[in-house]
Amino acid sequence: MTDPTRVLIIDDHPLFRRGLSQLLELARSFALVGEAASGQEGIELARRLDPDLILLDLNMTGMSGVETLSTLRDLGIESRIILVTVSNAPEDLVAAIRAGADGYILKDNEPDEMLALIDAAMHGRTAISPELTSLLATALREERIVEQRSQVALTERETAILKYLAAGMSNKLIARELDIMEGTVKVHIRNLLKKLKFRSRVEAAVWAVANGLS
Amino acid sequence: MTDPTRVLIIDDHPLFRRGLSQLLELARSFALVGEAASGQEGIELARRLDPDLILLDLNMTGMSGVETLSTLRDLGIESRIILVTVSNAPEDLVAAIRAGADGYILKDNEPDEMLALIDAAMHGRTAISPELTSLLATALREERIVEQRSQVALTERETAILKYLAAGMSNKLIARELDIMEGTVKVHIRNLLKKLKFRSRVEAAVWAVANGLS
DNA sequence: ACATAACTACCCATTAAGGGGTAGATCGCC
DNA sequence: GGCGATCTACCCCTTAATGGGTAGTTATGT
Repeated sequence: MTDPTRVLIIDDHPLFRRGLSQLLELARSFALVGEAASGQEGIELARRLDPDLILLDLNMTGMSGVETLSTLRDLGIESRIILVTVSNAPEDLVAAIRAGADGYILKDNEPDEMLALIDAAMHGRTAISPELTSLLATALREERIVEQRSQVALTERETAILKYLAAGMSNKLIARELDIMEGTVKVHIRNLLKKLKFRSRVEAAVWAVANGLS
Repeated sequence: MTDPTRVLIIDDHPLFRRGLSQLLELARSFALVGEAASGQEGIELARRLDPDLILLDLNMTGMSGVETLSTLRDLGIESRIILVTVSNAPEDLVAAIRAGADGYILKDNEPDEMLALIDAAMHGRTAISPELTSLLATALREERIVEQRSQVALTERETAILKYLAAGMSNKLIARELDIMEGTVKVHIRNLLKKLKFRSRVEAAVWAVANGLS
């Protein structure tokens, strides 16, 4: 048998730490090496212990779970990190995944299921409670709605000007480039902002760059 | 008991159509109203029959599954559409979800599981084979913009403000976000523009986005 | 104790950008 | 011919952004 997985638990609820550690004991292949009651303390311990797995509570007073996670990753901690939470809010999940979580488990999952998910995370997969899968899909789909901006019919001139905008050029420069009056450029900018529902050239430029219209 | 779910199957493999239809027969709550062996034929039938559910093969010769799906959605077909496939390639999955799929099921799933997923899709959830969940997470994570500290020495505040700039925000909004005066934001902007040798916030924002500074 | 850097806040000024309008020229289409 | 879309150009005005200055506070290191 291989060495047990060295686990650190970060949660400000003593009772839940207790529950988790008992669950891990049951599974026998885990060794609890540390417990922390706050993000700061958890970060300290993580640096000192370099555990294989960190179980991290999302909803903590003071430093939140996602903040703690970000800090851990910034510090170069490469442990598998699983967020344990009662929240099924999409934004929490997406934020956690983006911040580098390896898993996202609901506290009310069955113990069996939790162990299975933890196991999945330890084997390199991203472990997410099945109830949350559709949330991920929704998050992806919402980005698709943003893409509908690219479906809006810009005229040839507007598209050209958006490209110059995405290069960071001022109205004056664009006018010189296209050999038209600056006022005319303003008209086109005004129209394209309205069509794409942007409130400023900066928003439009940022969007264009991020969507490869450079 | 409610009316059976009216199903259309689009797949160019006769054998698999057969298998699917038998599976649905078993479940009793489905009525197969049409079968198509190609994307074109499927679109025809979908328009005529307006089924409740469309099971669509991803890997078809000629018109692909995703193409067919896009066309169906463009035509205003509002049936639940589940892609059935052998592919576990992330890009296929992401493309399908983006194109408006309500589900994505692997052909080698157990019949029980397939029925459960189809049922989930019919109840408004996005049904995705559990094996694919981590792919979705990965897709999301790759879009996570990693902060790349540039070699130029920006202060902490300037870096923070550059991020907001890269989000297209105005001085006023940034000030509100950071809870400082708009004039102070202007100072920081002025300083960072000078340090990075930009002539406008748009140039800075465009550069920041292109260089992955969220 | 002193110097420095960073953050804050305000003063001044000019230019850039955004939002509304009218209007002429050109082109394709019913 | 008339209609609508597009591109052009100008009018108006308000707001946003930029570039310069001084200056107080805090923290950090010499």
